[in-house]
Amino acid sequence: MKEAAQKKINKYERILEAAAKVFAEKGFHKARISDVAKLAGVADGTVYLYFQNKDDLLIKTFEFIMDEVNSVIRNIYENEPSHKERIKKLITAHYQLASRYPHAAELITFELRQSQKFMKEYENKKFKEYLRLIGTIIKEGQEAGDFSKSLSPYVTSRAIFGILNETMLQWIASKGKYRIDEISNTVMKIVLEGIA
Amino acid sequence: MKEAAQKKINKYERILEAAAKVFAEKGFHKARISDVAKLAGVADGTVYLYFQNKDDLLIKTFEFIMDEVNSVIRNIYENEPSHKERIKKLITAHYQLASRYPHAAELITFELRQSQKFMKEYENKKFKEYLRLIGTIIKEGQEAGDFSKSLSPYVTSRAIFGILNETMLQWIASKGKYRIDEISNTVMKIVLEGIA
Amino acid sequence: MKEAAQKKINKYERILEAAAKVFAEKGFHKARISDVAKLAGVADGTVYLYFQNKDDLLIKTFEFIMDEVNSVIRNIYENEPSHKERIKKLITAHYQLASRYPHAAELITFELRQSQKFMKEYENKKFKEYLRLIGTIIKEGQEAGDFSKSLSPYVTSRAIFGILNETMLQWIASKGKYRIDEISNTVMKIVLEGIA
Amino acid sequence: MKEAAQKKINKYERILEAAAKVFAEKGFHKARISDVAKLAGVADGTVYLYFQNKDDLLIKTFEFIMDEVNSVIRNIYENEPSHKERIKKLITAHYQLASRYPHAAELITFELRQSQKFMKEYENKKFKEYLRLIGTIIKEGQEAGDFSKSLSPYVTSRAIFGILNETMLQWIASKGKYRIDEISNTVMKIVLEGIA
DNA sequence: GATGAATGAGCATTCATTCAT
DNA sequence: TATGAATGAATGCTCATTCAT
Repeated sequence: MKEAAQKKINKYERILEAAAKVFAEKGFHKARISDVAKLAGVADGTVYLYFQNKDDLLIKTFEFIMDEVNSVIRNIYENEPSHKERIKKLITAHYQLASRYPHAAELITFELRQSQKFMKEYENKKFKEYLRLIGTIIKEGQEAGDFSKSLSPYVTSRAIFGILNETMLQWIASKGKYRIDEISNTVMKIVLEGIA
Repeated sequence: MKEAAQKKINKYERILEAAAKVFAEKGFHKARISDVAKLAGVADGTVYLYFQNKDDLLIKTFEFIMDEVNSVIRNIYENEPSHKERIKKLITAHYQLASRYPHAAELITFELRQSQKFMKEYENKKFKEYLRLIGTIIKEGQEAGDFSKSLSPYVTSRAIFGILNETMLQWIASKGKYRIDEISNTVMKIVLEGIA
Repeated sequence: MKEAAQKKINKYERILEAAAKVFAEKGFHKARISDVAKLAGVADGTVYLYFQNKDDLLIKTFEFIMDEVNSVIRNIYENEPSHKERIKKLITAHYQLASRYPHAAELITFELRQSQKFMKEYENKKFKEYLRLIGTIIKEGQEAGDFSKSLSPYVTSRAIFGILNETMLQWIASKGKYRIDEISNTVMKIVLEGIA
Repeated sequence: MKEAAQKKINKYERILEAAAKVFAEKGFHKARISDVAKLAGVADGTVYLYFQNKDDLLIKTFEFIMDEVNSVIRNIYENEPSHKERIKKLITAHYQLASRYPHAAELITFELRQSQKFMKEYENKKFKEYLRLIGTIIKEGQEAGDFSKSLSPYVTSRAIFGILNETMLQWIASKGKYRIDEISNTVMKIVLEGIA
């Protein structure tokens, strides 16, 4: 990364990344806008040139991260024809993303729910899209006879998210006690057998 | 029980139950002590005669709920010899508890993580006990040859919690769109096949 | 005034009086709630136990003052049968009130309009009542043949307020350069001749 | 005039006129420099090339308007020898100016006082000149025996301003309920009889 | 001169907690 | 024990002003 060049441009993204980190570390409520601004290297007021308010900053941070995640999943869906391989790659991709962007992972893990609670009006489109993508993979697998037809695709996609999210959290919290491939291995077996 | 003693216990539990409800409805940060006090039918100051502060009230509310949950699980473990049946009953019990005490379920689902974040020093003993109980069931099942030996029991117990938690949330949020037995069915299949 | 006794009771009125003074001295916008609180000898938060917000505090301060003024005028109206004397006493009473409660006078003079501007929804009932009272005095004087029938009572009552308000301001701003009876004299002549 | 010079003058006056309008509509404190700039069709920063700061902009706007008013009054004074006619024309001119430049009228009516409050150091020369002009008309009328000698000219000029200002406000606020000639008529009678 | 992105000081309001009764 | 009035720390957001271009 070219620090100097970054300074001027991409203030929007710099704030987003700072927000992801601060929100992940302190939690949304304890995080102060001034913390985010300081980490992003801008003035407090500057945050409000790019985001409407603190809630909006949280939402945009989510959507920024979820866009990444969804794009990865869509990519798997479009390039991998095997239904079982799709699931395998999906799981692998999750842990890869989590280890590359731990703050983002932590943010989704920790703050996603909380935010839905106090922003009743916010319809989490990106998360719905995420579930829809996985649901499609499940459905096509069922139609092809690779996955059990007795499973509700919507419940299954939610269950898969639950497993991934919880074990990702376990890994983040453990700080090295659990190796990521031990987790990944167990999860992959459970999911693949579970939906077979 | 003497009247005076009864009264105190009642007040303690009344506050706990009020707290569970208010925290679940508003989220911990948005919930005000005065809301809890009003619902419990006591003065604001009275809450501080039974709990050190707001954090302590949240912790005690968790532990109150988790004690119930752990006691149910321990009961299953002690009275059900079949390993697979233990898992089935465990899952059933979860959804039963959730539908009987939706506030408690919502509280655990929504606030558990958040609280861990701002109470770094708080070691969530009751949750650890929960995971240990499930871990034991898994381990014994593996030793008996009923569950796959290639799974990490700790990761598996966490994965099971993730599935149950996430689908419970799905059910709570859907408010009737998903029937609990549709969810329960799919989850039971995934878990049983997944760990087999 | 018994300071000690006052301390406990009448927190509401103490805040009102502090507000009148601070608003008069600094203007509504520059006045800080903490200034009012400090002058009233209470904590910032205490202001919010008695008033909804800063706007409400301003409104209540106005109404408190206007109630006094209207009560004085109503008293004159009810006890003085002579139409000309009513006007004389009205004018005298105004300057007396102004010299006794200069902060209140200044507040009405300075802030009354401004507040109407930014609180579009606030219908200034007390000021309307004030104008109605004077309008009634004018109308009855016209019917009795003491005041010119060619004058619009509503415009006249407004004109009288304009004269009193402006000259009161002149006196407050002059800080002694103009004697109050010089002002009072001139005003009384203009008004009495003007409406005769 | 050369184009360049023209442009600058235009920009200066365009900002002044925008300021008069915005200040009148929103009040000084609620008006934002960016509102004024946008209405004037210039950048925010450009305002600061012509005016020192927001206070200065308000002052210059006042003085711009008061210069107009004073020039009209001076014209009446210089061209009309009859003392009574001077007063009549003065009153007529006021309402004419108010109906032609409602924003300016509203600005003077609403904001004049407020501004004096927070700009303690600002000596309102143009307003003093206004009062001096009317005072001169009164004094000469008194010397000629047309107006009562027992009136203080300074108080009287202030009283006249008070009447005009307040009734102008009444008219502006009523938005058509009162016709301007009903107001003008009543005011003219009160003033002429009042000072006779 | 002209721009407008960036700055950062300033303040109303909330609510956990205390303590006199 | 119980009360609830009083406290005061803590922070999101606005907008006048600056200055690099």
